[in-house]
Amino acid sequence: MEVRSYSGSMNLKAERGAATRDQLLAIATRLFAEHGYEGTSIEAVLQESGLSRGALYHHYAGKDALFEAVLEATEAGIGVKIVEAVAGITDPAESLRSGVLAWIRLAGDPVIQRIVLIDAPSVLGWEKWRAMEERYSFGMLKAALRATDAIPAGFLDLHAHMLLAAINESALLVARGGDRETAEAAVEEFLRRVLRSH
Amino acid sequence: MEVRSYSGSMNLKAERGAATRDQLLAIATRLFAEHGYEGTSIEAVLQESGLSRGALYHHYAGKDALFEAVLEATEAGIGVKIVEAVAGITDPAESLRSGVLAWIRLAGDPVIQRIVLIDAPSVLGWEKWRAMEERYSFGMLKAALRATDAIPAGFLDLHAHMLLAAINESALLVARGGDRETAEAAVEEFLRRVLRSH
DNA sequence: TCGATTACAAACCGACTGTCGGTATACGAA
DNA sequence: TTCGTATACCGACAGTCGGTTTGTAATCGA
Repeated sequence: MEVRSYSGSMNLKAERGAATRDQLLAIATRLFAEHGYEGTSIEAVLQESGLSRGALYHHYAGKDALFEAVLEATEAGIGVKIVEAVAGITDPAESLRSGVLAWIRLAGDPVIQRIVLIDAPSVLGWEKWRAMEERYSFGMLKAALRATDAIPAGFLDLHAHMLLAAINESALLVARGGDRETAEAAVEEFLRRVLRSH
Repeated sequence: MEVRSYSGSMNLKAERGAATRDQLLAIATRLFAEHGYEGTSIEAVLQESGLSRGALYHHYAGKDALFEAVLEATEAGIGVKIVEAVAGITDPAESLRSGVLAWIRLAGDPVIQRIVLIDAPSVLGWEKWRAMEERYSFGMLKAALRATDAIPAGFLDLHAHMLLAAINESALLVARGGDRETAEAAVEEFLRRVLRSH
């Protein structure tokens, strides 16, 4: 999980608060990933953290807000890693390909599978879920797709959505014991077909 | 919801039981669709049905089993309607196109959106969810896709998965206020790109 | 006719989420 | 330095929920 360095720039109180939030976030991330949203009790998070209910509810409005914070942090982490993966690649199609493959590999992480791909839509509700995807994976994919110039402007948004859904599905399949090499080859082929301009 | 005709072929006890199950199923379907799985309490289902907890737990092992039954019935209904939509179409590509468009229109139903597309994966767990999709939408799509002969055998399974995910995403977008005509055109274009062979 | 099975009822239990009054301590202005 | 305030945290408590168990009436099959 995230490591912040507050010391110096912040005062003691804010520092302690932020540290507590980070601790709760780290524990909640692990538990949500292991047992899902429903299967994780606030009780369990409290027990592992050694904090009181009051402390948790002081920092997060409720179980769903805690999940949302976990999701946000996870998505942000993914974004950073994908940006790293495509850094320095200038060709748009190649950049898209690399980013997609990087994402599939990242999705091997059970934390990402469970939290981002499975629980998020039902816990956040579709609207919030859409908004968050817009800020992260979807936004990136759409930009990359636009750069390739392979999709007519009128279809760009919808094609980006469909492509992301397709890729996420592949990521899940790989994550659940599917053969990674075959899946990656299939995704590349799929991408090629969608991008090919006639 | 389903209308069965037990009378005559069944005895009184079985008939009453089946009627009770149907009633619970109908109420649960509506509540799950309106408030989601988490937002629907067994209490609420009991209150609307006028039955006791004992009755419900006699027929369904638990809340998740109730949801699974609701999902099963919903999927079966969808299957029937899609088969109807493609009945009589001989050209594989055209059959696929019609089935896909039919599915997108069906997904305008909030019941299908919430239960099938949003809650199902997290409630059933990924494995069970996969197995059920195999029996319904995914199975149909895969067969239709194979018939078009546009996808190499080695990629058929994965491409069917990706395509279904893409279509489901479109269905959700349409359902949540997206423009239906644009979306349908985009899906057709997407399909064309994926199916195009060379 | 009569034991077995089925359908349903209702009290009950443990677990869980969220609230609330309260305490301690760092902060910032006077 | 002092002191009111905001922040961090505590722990008891209420209400809800999912699920269990015990009991009862009615039907079924032999």
